[in-house]
Amino acid sequence: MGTKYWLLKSEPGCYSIDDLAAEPDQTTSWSGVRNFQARNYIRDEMAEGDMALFYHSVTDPSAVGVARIVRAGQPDATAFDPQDSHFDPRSTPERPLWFAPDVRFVCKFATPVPLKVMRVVPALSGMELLRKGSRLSVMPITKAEFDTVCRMGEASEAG
DNA sequence: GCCAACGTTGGC
DNA sequence: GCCAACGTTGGC
Repeated sequence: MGTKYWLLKSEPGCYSIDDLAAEPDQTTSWSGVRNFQARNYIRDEMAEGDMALFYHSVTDPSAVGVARIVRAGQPDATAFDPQDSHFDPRSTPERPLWFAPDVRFVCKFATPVPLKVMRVVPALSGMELLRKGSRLSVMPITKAEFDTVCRMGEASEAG
């Protein structure tokens, strides 16, 4: 199967692309996803080598860079930890309910691509992100959409 | 801070 | 299985 493309959403106040870039190996476990549809994408479709747009929600909502999936979904360890805010007693190591891929920093856009700009670009009109009420934190996008946003993110610096 | 949209829970 | 209530998400 070929490379797939994703959009990963995070509140920057919780975990930003700068946080990812600052990790010792610029890699983190994308843990804490607690939505079944997003879980299914992670568990069933996400694969090593896939690429992702890193999206900041809530505060200045924008696509801010690119990350790469460097390990497919593994049981989400935060679900097993009673001290963790994402603890879920329904998930056990024997029967894990939640999964997390490892993602690695690739680049930060020279200029973030705001949601409201994405909304008016015809090539992006099919994105789940733009749907009213869209709340998924992990969603598939097309290579064309991925390439378009990357181009927009880098274009401002060149121009 | 507001509120629409959505997912989840729980009573029946 | 239905559906109202509730909590959360996230744009504005």
